[in-house]
Amino acid sequence: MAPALLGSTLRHGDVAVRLVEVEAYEGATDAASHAARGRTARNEVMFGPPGHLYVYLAYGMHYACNLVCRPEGTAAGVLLRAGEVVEGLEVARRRRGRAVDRDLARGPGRLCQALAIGAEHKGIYVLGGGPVTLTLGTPPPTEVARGPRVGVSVEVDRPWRFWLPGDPYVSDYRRSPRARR
DNA sequence: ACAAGGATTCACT
DNA sequence: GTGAATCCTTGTA
Repeated sequence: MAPALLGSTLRHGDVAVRLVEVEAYEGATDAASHAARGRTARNEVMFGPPGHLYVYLAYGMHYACNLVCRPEGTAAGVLLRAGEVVEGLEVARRRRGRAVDRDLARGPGRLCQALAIGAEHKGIYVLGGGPVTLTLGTPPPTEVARGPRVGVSVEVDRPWRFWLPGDPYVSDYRRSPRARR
């Protein structure tokens, strides 16, 4: 699901973002996942039915969102890491302060800020009928790059970050500070 | 009850 | 490249 999501559009009101970078997270078999140690109050959305948004607060300041992609009972999510604002440029600029256009949604926290996605969107269904909607890209991407996930301190060799190669809206890769030596 | 640390971003050097 | 901001979740006692 993760590479297939590249090129899709996430919309909230006037602002729409074309996704160019995502990461996959599993459940019990993936130590880097919030769901690695079983169901908790925070990660319960990941165990729910697919098509819902798992939103969480990172580092006490930034929101990030995942699309739940597995059947109910099996935890999994695809973290939406970066994209290009393709509609609602003026609104997105206002929300993102002094950022240049390229950085409006370049990074998971920035993407949520540009789209005004926050705690109130935790668990909402995004495949139709709601305020936030995901439209799958057609056709699916023909070329997809993959590599290690950003910011995780375990499972550093699992190549579950996917992006559109060469796309300027892909975020900078940064190795986990904890994985650094 | 407490301590640790994070699926990040930004300003500054 | 470095460091700070900031608060919630989780493991452990």
